[in-house]
Amino acid sequence: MPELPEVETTLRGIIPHMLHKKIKCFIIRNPNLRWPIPSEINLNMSNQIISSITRRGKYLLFETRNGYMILHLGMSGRLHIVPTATPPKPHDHVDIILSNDLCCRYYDPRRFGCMLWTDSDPLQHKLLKKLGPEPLTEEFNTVYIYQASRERKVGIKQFIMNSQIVVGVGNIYANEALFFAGIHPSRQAGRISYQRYEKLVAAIKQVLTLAIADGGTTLRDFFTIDGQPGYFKQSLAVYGRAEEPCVKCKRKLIQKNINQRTTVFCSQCQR
DNA sequence: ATGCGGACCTGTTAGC
DNA sequence: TGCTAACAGGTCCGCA
Repeated sequence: MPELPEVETTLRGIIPHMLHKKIKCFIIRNPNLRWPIPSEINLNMSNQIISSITRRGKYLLFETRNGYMILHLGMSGRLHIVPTATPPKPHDHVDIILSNDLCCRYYDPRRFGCMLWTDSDPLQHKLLKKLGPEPLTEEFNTVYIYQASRERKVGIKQFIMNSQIVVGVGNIYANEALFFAGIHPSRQAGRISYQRYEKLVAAIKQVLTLAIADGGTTLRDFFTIDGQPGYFKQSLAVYGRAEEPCVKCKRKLIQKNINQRTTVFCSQCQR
């Protein structure tokens, strides 16, 4: 499942096929995603041109004259562009049929994703309204996160994975960024100095930028829009490397479940 | 307001 | 080899 780089890679992959194209209709084989897919999507977006496709955090926003579809890939969601006649496979829950004989096919075995409809500004939608800044903008900077972290007792890993603080930092890249910043994942967010947040902000931006450039991480089942795997996995320093030597100090990396998420770190390099 | 744990699902992998 | 349990990239929600 996609973290921000995978969602960004998906966005870039679908734009050439979908932007300014007309939607014929939706074929919904299974509406039971995280929330039921509302019938308004089909009613309002069929026969409409997609006038923009953008990303906010891990949400993809499809604009038509009548309103917006809000799409989240959850843990296991993927979009593929295929010829309309392609027979669906299991877990191919939705087809967005385009007028160019292609369709955008939504596949999601775990069905943690969602597909929603709004007729007004999607950024004001309940799910998007409280999102923090985009990590790759100037808005996400040391002053901001340092101030936001004061008095906060949660561990830093949970803190940077909180989308109200900053969007797009999922489990893999949280592990990676903390390693490069030399910060222990359990350290209380409110007890980290400004100087160390400088390093962390730079690490988050760098890790995400490199991952996007490499087309996202391939773990079990992420593929880019054309079915090609991403190439970032080979660059991971800690995630998936438990018991292997730290790339800096050669000590064995430690894996621990923190806040119900797999956490890998170096007890020597991260304090 | 903050923090925590449970919930939503199925496929893959690890362990016996 | 086969069965079962643990685990997986997310994040919302209700409760303390």
